[in-house]
Amino acid sequence: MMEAMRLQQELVMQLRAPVLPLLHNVDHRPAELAVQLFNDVIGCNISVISTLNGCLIRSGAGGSPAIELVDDKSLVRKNNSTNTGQRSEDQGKRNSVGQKRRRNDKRSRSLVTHVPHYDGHEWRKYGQKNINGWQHPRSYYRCTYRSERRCLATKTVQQQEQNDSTGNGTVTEEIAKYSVVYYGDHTCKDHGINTVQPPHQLVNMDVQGAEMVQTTTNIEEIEEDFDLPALLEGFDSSFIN
DNA sequence: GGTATTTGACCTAG
DNA sequence: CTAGGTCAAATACC
Ligand SMILES: [Zn+2]
Repeated sequence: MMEAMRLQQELVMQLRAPVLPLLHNVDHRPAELAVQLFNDVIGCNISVISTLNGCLIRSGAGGSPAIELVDDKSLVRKNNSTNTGQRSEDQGKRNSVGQKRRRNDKRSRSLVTHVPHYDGHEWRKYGQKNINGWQHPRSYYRCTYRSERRCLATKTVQQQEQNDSTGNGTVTEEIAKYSVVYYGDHTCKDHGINTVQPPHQLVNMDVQGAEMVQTTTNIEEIEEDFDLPALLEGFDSSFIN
């Protein structure tokens, strides 16, 4: 059930990957609509997964994510199929009683995905650096609501090196995988305390009154409760390699 | 007017 | 010193 949803999600993503660039090279309205529909399908799917996941957690049958939440020490992936040259950096913790060194608290969760942006949160890029032995730069994002909601969540995205199967040096763009590392937790989304609602009407896709919602909502509006990263992590990692 | 990204400067742990 | 993380001015996009 849950796995079926995740599988569906992955399939939609995989379908989207090759189609999206084609759509962008066309200026037809239908193309834009198709892009929007992709987002809507993904968003709807995420919403269902969120709700479902909520019920599971509630019933104590916690859906075991296929990815480990990784602390700063060692980065252990449950299935370490691909040797993704992951790095987890931990910083000096000079945090004793009198010494309140509040430098970055590096608690990280990492994953590898080919859609590093659909994680259910809004991010603002604030930097990019080339990393010593890596061919692709690392991008630094922080939560959009850092200032107004005191949300200190952060993430980095870096494309993984992988050789194209066609022998071409460069990966064919939309197939590329990205290593995403999350730092900190989101304190935005203020309704966070008693989030879990009974499943009634949680998925507010207006199925009943849906006749006229053409451009519809987009993904950020649909998704609300639960950490999308966790959800996507689980389903993504089940597909790695 | 507003907000996002780009990008070299700047900072700091090691 | 260097490497990597962050800032911020310039720029881009509405
Ligand atoms: Zn946040």
